[in-house]
Order: sequence, then structure tokens, then C-alpha cells
Amino acid sequence: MEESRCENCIIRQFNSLRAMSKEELKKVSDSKVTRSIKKGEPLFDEGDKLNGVYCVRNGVSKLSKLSPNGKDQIVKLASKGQVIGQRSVIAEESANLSAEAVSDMELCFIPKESINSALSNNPNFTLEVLRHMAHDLKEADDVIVNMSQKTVKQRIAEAFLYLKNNFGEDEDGFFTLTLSREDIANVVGTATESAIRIISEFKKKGLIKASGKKLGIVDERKLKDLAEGF
Amino acid sequence: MEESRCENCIIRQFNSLRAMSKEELKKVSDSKVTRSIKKGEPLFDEGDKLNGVYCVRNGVSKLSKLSPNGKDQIVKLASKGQVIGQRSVIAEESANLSAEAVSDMELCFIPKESINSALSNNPNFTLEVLRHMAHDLKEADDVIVNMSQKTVKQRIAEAFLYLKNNFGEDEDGFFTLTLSREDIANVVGTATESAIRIISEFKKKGLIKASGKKLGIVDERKLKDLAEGF
DNA sequence: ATCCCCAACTGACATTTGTCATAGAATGCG
DNA sequence: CGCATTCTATGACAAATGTCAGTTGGGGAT
Repeated sequence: MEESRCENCIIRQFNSLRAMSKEELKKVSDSKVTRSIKKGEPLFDEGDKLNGVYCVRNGVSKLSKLSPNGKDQIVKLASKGQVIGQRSVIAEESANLSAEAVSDMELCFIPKESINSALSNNPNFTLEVLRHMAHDLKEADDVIVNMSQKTVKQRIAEAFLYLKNNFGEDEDGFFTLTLSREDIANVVGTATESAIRIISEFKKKGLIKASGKKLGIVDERKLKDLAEGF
Repeated sequence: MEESRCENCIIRQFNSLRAMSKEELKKVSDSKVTRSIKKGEPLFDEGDKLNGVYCVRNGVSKLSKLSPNGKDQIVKLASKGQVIGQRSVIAEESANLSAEAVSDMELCFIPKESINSALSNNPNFTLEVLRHMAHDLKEADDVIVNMSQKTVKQRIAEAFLYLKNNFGEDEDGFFTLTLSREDIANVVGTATESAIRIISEFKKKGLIKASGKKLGIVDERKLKDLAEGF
């Protein structure tokens, strides 16, 4: 069971927990709860009060928000090493987004008390969290620009590049993370049918490939050009 | 000149500077430089290295980003009490957005050294900044959802409500902040002509009013319904 | 005042995107 | 294995939005 101690967990190297002291990590480790979630199961819903944060050990979760017209917008995909729910815990607000597993997941739940105590006692940790959030904010601003200024076609091209760069591909060049067409549509903010049509078009043009539900990139250069508007 | 000392500045009550200690504020006050900017003048550009942050005393600045297709997307409007450039200074990155005055402005430039020293020495301040950034991040997520799921008409309706709620109106019910049609278009992420057409439509329907360049809300109820999709 | 210029506006049209309907393919389940 | 259900796909059409072209009008400069 030694590997399940936060002090020894490699995952934390990727997130703000690395700025915690030995003692703080011990406290976190003692209070944490490991959870397994199957693909399709919810982690929490928009409006829920979060009593802590989730540190992703394995798998991917989609963070989405329901718009008034009834459609889901996926705002972020969180995978290994990412911490989910920080924002709500820090701002002491209920969750702004809902989280659901898009692949089987393992995560550690860390009660907010552990986080809060570190935040008020360890300036290094706070600063580290702050830096992370500053980075997230920049990414969010970029997404705003993409969403409002790029065409659906450009955004889907970007989504493909994003899937490759963030989650990788297998030996055959297919994405490690398999998303449904509906999820892809919800990432780029369009109708499922539109997404499917454009994916078919990309396939015909030889930019991407598909096998069953798996998708992969064939011509990255052209896809990049397309995303930039050429 | 007493009023120009940060220690006595009311403005700071609205932002994270309120969490600074007396001594820190003194240091900030000694190192700060007051700047006046006329409407239309730039504060800094995307990619610039910021050597500090700006605290807005008066006026409004638009923070925008150029998309690859050559159009400007306004991501945020910053007014009295807001701090501009925090994100870049904290993340130690160059500016992700460019800033330009949309009305005459007065601001205080605070060198990053003062900020950084407070960040590493005063956990309360760091936490306060963190909370602010968490709030900004939530707002950004909401904007993402709006941008990708709402129609241009809905977004323009929202923009009007936003202008009223954030910058107020004069005794005749016109917005305190006057934006050009182009700026409005860039806030909601659409073509200037589309924005103008929809504004005309709203005028005809008696939802809003216009006098010269000034705009104002007539029927807030209906405008809200429209923004929500009814 | 007059001219000039840029912002505001309008029309016509092309393009993009959403919606509805339907059919085939894949998947899970008894 | 066969059925039901969900996902993928495609066509036809409607609606939303962008683009281009041209007109109007008000404010500032001289």
C-alpha cells in the first residue's frame, strides 16, 4: 500500500501539491479517500457543494456546463495529475461545472480542510496554486477567442490536435482517448450532426482516420493550417 | 497629495490590494507611478513584457486578443478598482491580451517587484489574489459557454445588461460607458454589421434606446428573457 | 460655415450552421 | 442468437451569420 501514500505519489509532481511540505502531505494522505469511477458516471454536478478536491490518478473527466438552451458545453478535459474542484473550494462557492468520467477513472478525494489549512499556512503552496490558476485563466481566455472567432471547422481541427497533444496516441496512430461524436461536438460547441459532417469531410480529405470509434490524425500539417485559417 | 497615497486610496478596497499590510502598501505607494491615458490609447500589447500591474482609478480599458483571422476579441472590460496585468506578472509570462482605453483613464502602475515581494511574504495577500483569480476563472468559463452556445442576438442582449450592471447609467437611462458598435461586436464576437443590425432591431422593438452614440435599456425584462432564450 | 472622414447604417447575397427526418451500424442485453 | 437501444451517418431544408458594396450622417478640423 506504500504507493498509495501521497508522499510517494508521482502524480503530484504534475500539480500544485508538489509545493506541499512533508507534514502537509502526510496529513493529506491520511485524510484522502481513493475512488474508482466508471466511464459515464458523474463525479459531481453543477451547483453541488464540494467538500474537497479530486486528484486524477488515471482516466479522463469532462468538465461541462449546461447552457440555458439545454446543451452541454465541455469546458475542460482533466486527466492524470490534474486537480478538479480547486476553484470551487478556493472561492468557497458551489461547483460551476459538472464533472463526468469519459473513461474509467481512479482518483483521490482530498477534503477541503487539508487544502485550506495548507493555503493559510504554506505561502509556497498558495503561490503554486495561484500560478496554476493563472495558467488556467490564460487558457480560458484563449478558448474564448477561439470559440468566438473561429469557424466550427477550425475548432474541430483544433480539437483533434488537442486530443493528440494532451492524451497521446497508440502505436497505430489512434487517439488514446476516445470521445463520442457528441462529446466532440460539445467540446467545440456545435450540433452533433455538424460535428459528424465535418469529421466525415476530414476523413474524405485524408486529414484524419477512423476505425470503429477510434480516431486519429493522418495529416497533421494540413490540420494545423486549417485550424489557423488557411 | 495625500489622496494619492495607496494607504488612503479607497479604490484598493475593491481589489486584492486590501489584503496588504500597512508597510507593504507604503512600499507600493512609494514605487508606484500614476499615469493618464486618453481614450483610444494603448496600455500595452499582446506579447509585451509587463514590468508591473495597473490599478484602475478611473475610466475603462478593454482587454482584447487578436485572432488569427485578424479580428479582435474583447475578453474583458476593466474599470475602477480592477487590477490589470496580474495574471502575466504572476505567471511570469508576457501579456496574453492587449489593453486599450475605451474612455479617458487614470491608473497607477505598480512595479512587479512590489507585487512579488508581497506574494512571497504575505500569505493573506496571496490568498486574496488567488480568490480573485478563482472568481475570474469562473467568469471566463461562463463566457466560454455563452460564446459557444448562445446566438448573437442573445449575446448582444447580455452585453447590454452587462453594460448597465457594471458601469451604470446616467439620469436619462443611458449607459455611462459608451462603446462603438465595433467594440460591441468585438465583445460578443460577431461582425460589426451583424451587431448594428441587431441593435437596430432591438431599437425598433422598444427594448433599447439610442441617442447619438449613447445607448440605454428600455425594457430590461424582455431583454433578460431574450438573453435566456425565450 | 464647409469640408472631410469615420462611424453608423442598409441592402443583397453567399456561406455557415442548426434542425428535422430517416436510415444504417454497432453495441449491449436477455 | 435476436432484439432493442444508442451512436453514427446523410439528405433536405431553414435559419443565422458573414461579406461586400454602397449610402447616410454627425463631429472635428481648418
